[in-house]
Amino acid sequence: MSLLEQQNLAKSLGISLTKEKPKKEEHVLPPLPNANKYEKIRVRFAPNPDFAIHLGNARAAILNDEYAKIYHGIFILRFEDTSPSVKPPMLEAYDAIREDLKWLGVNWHEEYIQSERLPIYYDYAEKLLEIGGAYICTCPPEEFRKLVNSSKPCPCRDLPIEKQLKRWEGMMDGSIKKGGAVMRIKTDLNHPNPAIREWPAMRIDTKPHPLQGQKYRVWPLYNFACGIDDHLMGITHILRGKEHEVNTQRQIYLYKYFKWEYPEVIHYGRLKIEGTILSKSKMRQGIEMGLFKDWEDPRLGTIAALRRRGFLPETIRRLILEVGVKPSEATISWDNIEAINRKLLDPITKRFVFIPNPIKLEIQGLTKEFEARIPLHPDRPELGNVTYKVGPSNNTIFVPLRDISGIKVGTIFRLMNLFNVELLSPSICVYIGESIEEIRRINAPIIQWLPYGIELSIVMHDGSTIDGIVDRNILNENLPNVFQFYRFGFVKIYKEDGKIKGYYTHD
RNA sequence: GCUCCGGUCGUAUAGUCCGGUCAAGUAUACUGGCCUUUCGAGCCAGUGACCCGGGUUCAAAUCCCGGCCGGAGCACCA
Repeated sequence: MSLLEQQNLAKSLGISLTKEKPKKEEHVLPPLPNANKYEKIRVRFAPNPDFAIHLGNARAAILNDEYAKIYHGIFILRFEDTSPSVKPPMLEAYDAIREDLKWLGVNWHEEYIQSERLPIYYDYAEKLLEIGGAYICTCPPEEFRKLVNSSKPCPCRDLPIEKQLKRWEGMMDGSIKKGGAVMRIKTDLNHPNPAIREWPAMRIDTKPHPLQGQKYRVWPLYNFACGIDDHLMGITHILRGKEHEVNTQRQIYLYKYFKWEYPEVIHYGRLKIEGTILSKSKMRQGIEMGLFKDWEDPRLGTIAALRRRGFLPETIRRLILEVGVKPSEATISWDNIEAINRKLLDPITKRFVFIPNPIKLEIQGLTKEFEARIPLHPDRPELGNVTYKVGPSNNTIFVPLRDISGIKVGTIFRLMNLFNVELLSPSICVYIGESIEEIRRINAPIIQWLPYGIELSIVMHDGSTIDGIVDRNILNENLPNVFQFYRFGFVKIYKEDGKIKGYYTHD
C-alpha cells in the first residue's frame, strides 16, 4: 500500500494519521527528597583519580549535574585521592577527569582535592579522640576481627584519652610503624552487621603520593574523609551507588559524634554494559597486560573511549536519564546506546563514500560520459553533492570486495547514483542502463563505488582495523568529526600525523 | 556463612509510596508493509512482560507472608 492509499484507508476508517502522537517520554528525574528543607541544594561528584572515568562514574556525575541544574544548586567536584598505596592516584587522571566532565557538559562550581586537606582531617581526628568517639587500635587485624565479630571490644578501645592522644602522636611522628596502628570509630559493638562495627578512619601509609610526595604519613580512609567533607562542604544530597550503603551507615556514627545532620542519601543500583568491562582495576590490568592500548581503547567503557568512537555527550546524558536512579541493577545494551546516538547523529552527519577493501572494476560498454552526484546528506539537499565522472576513457572504479564477491557473474546490480551494470567477470562489468525502477523491480543490489580516493584505516570495536579508500572531499571537513559512510556506518575521523584515521562508531 | 537491597516485554524504563482509570504505556530490538538511488533516517502495523505460591480485599503489578532468583557489602580500598 502506498502512503496515499494508507492515508485514504485511514480516513475511511475514521482514523486520523496526522493527529499528534503520544509525546515522546522525556525521562524526568524524581524530585530530591526534602528538597525544600534546604536553602541551596548542594551535590557532589567525588571520583578517585586513579583512572579515567567510565560510564558508571559518569552516571553519578550526570545525575548530580542534572539535580544541580534542576534546583539551581551547587555542584562540587571532589577528588578522593587518599590512598597512596592501595588505590594510587594517577597524575594524568585529574585533568583527564576534568576534561571528561567538561565534555559531558557537567559544570562544577567548586573543586576540592582531598590530599590537600589532610590537616583538616587530622584536626577532626583529634577532636574525635578527645571526646572519646574514636581510639587508636594497635591490635593485629586478625585478632581484632575475631573480637569484633563476637561483639567484644578490643583492649585499645577503653584506654584513657591521654593514652589515645599519645598513640596518635606516635602515628603522626613516625614512632609507630606502618601497619602498627589505626584509628577506629567507636560504634555499636552489637550492630547486627559486623561490617559496620568499629570501622577504621585513619591509617599509616608511607608510599609517596603523586601530589603530596611524602609530606604525610597518616591518611584518612574513605568513610572518614568523605564523611567530614560532605559536612564541611555543605552537601545536602548524596547520590551514590549501592556499594556504599554500609558506608552511609558507618558515616552516620561520625555525624552523631559531631552532632551534624546527615545529608539525604539516594542509593542507585549498579550499571553494566553488555559485553564491556566497566571496572577501573580490570581496565588498568588489561592495559598493563597489553590487551588494551590505553584508556581510550574502543573496547573499554571509559568516557574517553566513547568520545573517541563518536558517541555524543548528549547520548550519554539521555542514556543516564533513561536509566534513572532505581536501586536495582541495570544492564545496558549497546543497541540502546547506539539507537540514541544514531538518532542524534543522523541529521547532522555528512555522508561520504567509503570503500572497504577496495577492488578494481572495469566498466565496459560506455559510449558517453556519466556524472554521478552523491548527496552529502540525502535529506538535506542544501548541503550539496560530490560529483564523479565515469566515461569511456575513465572506466575503472573501486568497489567493496565484500559486495562484489557476493555477486555472481551474469547478474545485474547498480552502482550507487550512477547506472546499472551486469557483472561479466569478477573484475569486469558492462553498462546496461540507468533505470533505478528496474533495479527495484528485480530487487538487485546497489553498491557504492569510487573512481579514486584516499586511504583510510578504521579501528573497529574489537580493536581490529578495516582498510579502504574514502572520498577525498572529506579532507575539506573540520576534523575530528563524525560522518556516515554510505552502507558502512558512522565513523569518527581524526587527522593524525598528516593522515586521517577513523574509529567506527556504529552502523 | 552473616548483613543489607532488589526482581514489569530480549534490553532499558513508566506504573508500585496513596490498590480500581493497567486485559499494563514508552524506547530499543525483532517481524511484516510503506517511503527512499545507503543495508541510515522516517512512517504504519504486529509479536512480546507484572519471578512463584499463599493471604487481605468487591478489586492486587501495586498491601502482607513464605519461597525462588539476582545484586551489593563483610579491607589499615574508594
